Amino acid sequence: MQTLSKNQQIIFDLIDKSPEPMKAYSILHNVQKKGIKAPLQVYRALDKLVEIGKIHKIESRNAFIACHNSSCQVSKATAFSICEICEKVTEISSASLSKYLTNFKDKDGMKYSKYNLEFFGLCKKCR
Amino acid sequence: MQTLSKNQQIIFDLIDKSPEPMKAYSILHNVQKKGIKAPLQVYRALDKLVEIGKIHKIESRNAFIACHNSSCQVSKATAFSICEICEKVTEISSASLSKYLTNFKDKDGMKYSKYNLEFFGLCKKCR
DNA sequence: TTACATAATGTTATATTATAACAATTTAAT
DNA sequence: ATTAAATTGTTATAATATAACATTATGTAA
Repeated sequence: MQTLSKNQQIIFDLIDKSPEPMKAYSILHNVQKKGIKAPLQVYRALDKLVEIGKIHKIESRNAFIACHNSSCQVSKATAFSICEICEKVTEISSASLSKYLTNFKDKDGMKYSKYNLEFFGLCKKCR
Repeated sequence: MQTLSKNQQIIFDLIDKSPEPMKAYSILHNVQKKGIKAPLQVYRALDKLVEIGKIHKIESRNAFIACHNSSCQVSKATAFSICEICEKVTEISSASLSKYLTNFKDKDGMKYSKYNLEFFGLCKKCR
């Protein structure tokens, strides 16, 4: 459990409190009062937080959410469900899914060091 | 099998011939001699081609490849392997994988209408 | 074949997302 | 204390993507 730097902590706290994925420039607007003024300061903190697994990037949305999967110290095996109406995103933690994908080998026998899976559909509320 | 419009055909042909995923502005540069001058013309064609399943977007790379999976008329179930060194991308067509993911239900019993999976690792050459 | 709706095009401007380059400061480990 | 590594601050700019509006082409049904 590594300690975060000032900017990293500010930005992680914001993302962690957010009920939905946050975009970089929305993060920027929200932390300007705390002295973080430039996009690069945000992106650097985001890069680091992703690297150490505290947050994940939702690639199809260019947005970031806090990791709520205690077992994933590093973002090497991620799966999300995304509601196409309300854009709610939930991290999926399914042992059988992660086992299946971690062990998946393609035709050439290639094994992978990392994966990211995004499911799309309608959440309970929106159905 | 629907016929493509002029711009769609030009852009599809380019992507289809490319051995690697192409980015939108690289596509733009390559079709300017054919009269496609503006980013929006490219993005509109890309949107349509994705919609009808002729190409796929590699979300983690903001790039596009032609679909080489004859069974996927529409891009509702996609899986790719991505080499982290040479950036080669291959579409995975595994019946067992697609069956597993298509039938996957999360804890709430939510079933999904679509998914996209990206595996990362090293390809044969780069290993 | 005319009318009508739908899809595609062309164009300019602008919004959004992300990184380059350089200097200074802080932190952590010897 | 010294030094390397990480982090910060700052300005500028690159890369990715969409808004808004006018026009033209295509398909379909009376």
